[in-house]
Amino acid sequence: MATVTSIADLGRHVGEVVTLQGWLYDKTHKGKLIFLQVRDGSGRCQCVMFKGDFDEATFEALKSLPQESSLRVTGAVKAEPRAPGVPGGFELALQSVEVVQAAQDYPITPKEHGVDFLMDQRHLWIRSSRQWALLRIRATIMRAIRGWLDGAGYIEMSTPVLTPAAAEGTSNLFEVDYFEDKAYLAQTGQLYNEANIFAFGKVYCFGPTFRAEKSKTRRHLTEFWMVEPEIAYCDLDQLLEIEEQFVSYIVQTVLRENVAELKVLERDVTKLENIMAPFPRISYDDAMARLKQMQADMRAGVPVLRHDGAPVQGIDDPAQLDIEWGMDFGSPHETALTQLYAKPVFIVGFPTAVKAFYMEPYPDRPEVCKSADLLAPEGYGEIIGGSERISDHDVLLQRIREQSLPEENYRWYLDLRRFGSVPHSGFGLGVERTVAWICGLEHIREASPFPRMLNRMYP
RNA sequence: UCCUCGAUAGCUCAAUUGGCAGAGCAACCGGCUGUUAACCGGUAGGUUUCUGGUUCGAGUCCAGAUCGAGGAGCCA
Repeated sequence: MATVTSIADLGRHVGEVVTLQGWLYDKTHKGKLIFLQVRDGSGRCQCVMFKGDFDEATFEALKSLPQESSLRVTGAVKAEPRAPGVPGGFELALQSVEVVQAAQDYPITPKEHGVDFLMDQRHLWIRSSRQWALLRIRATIMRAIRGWLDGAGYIEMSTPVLTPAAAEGTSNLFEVDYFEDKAYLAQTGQLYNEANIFAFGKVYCFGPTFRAEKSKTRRHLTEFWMVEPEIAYCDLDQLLEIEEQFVSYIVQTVLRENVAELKVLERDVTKLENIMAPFPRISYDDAMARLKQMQADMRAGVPVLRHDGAPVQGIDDPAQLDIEWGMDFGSPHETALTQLYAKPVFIVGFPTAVKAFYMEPYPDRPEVCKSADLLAPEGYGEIIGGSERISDHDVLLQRIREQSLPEENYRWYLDLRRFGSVPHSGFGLGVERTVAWICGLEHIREASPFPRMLNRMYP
């Protein structure tokens, strides 16, 4: 009995006879030759059958074995530069084939398919090499997130998914029955993490979050994964240094560990290789000035150029860049701004009025708060939102009252400012948006194995 | 919620001014010892999303519905 091995390990078995256990990804035949593309989850390998090595019936049956049939194949590993595959360069000269199950007609072919069809087949689509590659990169990103934080002394704390009465208005919260009462699916674990830091110093929560936004864009899901670190004795400047180290580590880890996957995706890795701290920082005020200048240039027919000298993409009409001081950025603004930089860029100091109630205002300029978004390059936009939190009890209470929030729900949160309050900061990074950026995806729906969107709950 | 576009074979798409429903891929049959989304020959495959209307005649025009895509709003 030959040794069972994985395709990822084939390079260590050249010259040996091994068995692979997997599925038929694709096949082609040419007279007395059959080429089987076998995938096993770790990679994809070409297996070659010569008619002379098999009895007639077996050979003929394999010629018409349907795509995605499960099979065990045994043969000699050869280094073969002509062989396609992932990682490629090796093939199996087959001696025997055991069909575990002959599949029925498989709906997804190596040819072109539409989005709706593929999303309906998502349970099968994840087997396709492109989806396989990017979901493995997602796993690397999630591992890198935990690895960096754990290594830096952060403690992982689970925060509740079921949360009590509306924290910030119910319009974008999913409501669920909770016995005689109502509960809401969490949009963030941040407020709980602010309690956790007073026990543990540096913490993070990592899990799914839910937003009932009726958003139908390439960057929104109703269920997505977010990691939220929160740090005691940390101001906004220190927070930005943490964020840029964190993001750099994630990108560099993918570049190191997912060479084959990035190749499958045909990702231009030169755009990722320079993602190293520090990242540029511009103020909200400066961003506003840049946007107004871009808009004026477009209207005057002056070419608006990216950081690399190419024309800015994705803005068809200068009116898309309309904005006044005090407004939050829309996606056209982020798309335009990010193309001015080769690295992610921090936008620092948003108007207090458009941000959450808990963000610390600047003492000398209270209309602006100590907040920063991190926008990913190449038009991808916001992947992190973060801020220094209000540490003073009375200032926080005043903000809660200004926004007409239910004070009784925040009693415990206000308590945190009564028993040893300290300056503290935190941020949230969206996993799917990060995956979309690093993998170069056009739409965030592929960045989740089974995405939940406005109009899609199946499969 | 709004704007724009779309729905034809299993899939991706054609179909001229309103005039016989077409192709590629997949499937099936045959050929080929190095294929890379192979190639060559053949077979089969249709309630043109649904409902109604105009017309001698509707895939095509009109109205409504359903579903989908892109964008906007929304997204602390």
